[in-house]
Amino acid sequence: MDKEIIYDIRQFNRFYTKVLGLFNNQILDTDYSLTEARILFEISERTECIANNLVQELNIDRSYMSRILRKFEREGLIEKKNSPIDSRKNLLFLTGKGEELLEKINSQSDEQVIQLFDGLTNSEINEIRNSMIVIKEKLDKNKL
Amino acid sequence: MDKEIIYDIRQFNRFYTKVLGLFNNQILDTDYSLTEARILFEISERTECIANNLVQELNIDRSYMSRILRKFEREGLIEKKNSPIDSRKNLLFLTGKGEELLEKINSQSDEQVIQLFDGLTNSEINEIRNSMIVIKEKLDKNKL
DNA sequence: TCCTTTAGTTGACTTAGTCCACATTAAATA
DNA sequence: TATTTAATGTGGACTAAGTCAACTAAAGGA
Repeated sequence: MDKEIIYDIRQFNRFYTKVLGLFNNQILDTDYSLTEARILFEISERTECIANNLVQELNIDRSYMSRILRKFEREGLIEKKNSPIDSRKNLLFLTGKGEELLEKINSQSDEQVIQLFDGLTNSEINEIRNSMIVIKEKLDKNKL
Repeated sequence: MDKEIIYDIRQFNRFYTKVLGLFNNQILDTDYSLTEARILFEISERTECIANNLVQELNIDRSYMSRILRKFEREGLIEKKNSPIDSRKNLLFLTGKGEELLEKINSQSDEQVIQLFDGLTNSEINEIRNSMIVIKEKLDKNKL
């Protein structure tokens, strides 16, 4: 692989670290961290979600995940239902309160994206979008 | 801005969080964190680098930066030279040892990139690279 | 059956990052 | 020029985030 290509890719990685950092630090005015928001999101997207799925997808330590989920449960954001098929597993569900919170987070996240792209023309926005799709598809297919 | 576009962008953000997460967690077999590696990198890239530049570029708390730099100094990775023009500022320089470490980190980082792209054709790699350049240029111009 | 793997929990701990008050020096302005 | 105001960096005390190891309990084989 060519030195220059690697250089450009690493440059992009540094750049995009900053982009994501802005999103993450710009406090979503809730009391939840980005990781926590992401967990709520995944629980809502998945059917039959269990803790171990999240551990793998989000690269989070099992014990840490366990504590976050327990906190969510105490706060009434999720419910754990013991799986009838495999009693080691707990199926995770958002409660009404959890869904409400997620919706709030989602609309704030949408707003962050809008702000980042504010000022660009529609055709520029579309170029970026298409570029993102290319990157994701090719890398996804390859590894992740 | 169209709902679908926002959706795709946020999907990419989640995806790329994972990509970067893989890089960051995959321990560069040194005793330094990604943030620390990034600081060494920036000191090496910049001429007349001062702590406050890094604080702004990397979004790190001033006191935290101060401590990291002090640690680097103790470990002989950097040197601070008081600015003759503005004595509040310390100019930062890598020592030979610091440069050596950075080189090691750089070659390991290059290797990570190679592994991620391993299996893709040259034309696919180039498509990704060009997509990255598009994203960076457009967003850079716009905001960052 | 016994051994291995998977799922999850708990306690103790380390690392990372934040907040605030402070000292110096420089720059701005009355 | 005297007096604010802003920039740069430091240190103490703290909280949040993440890790490690030991454990229980259930499932899935050979």
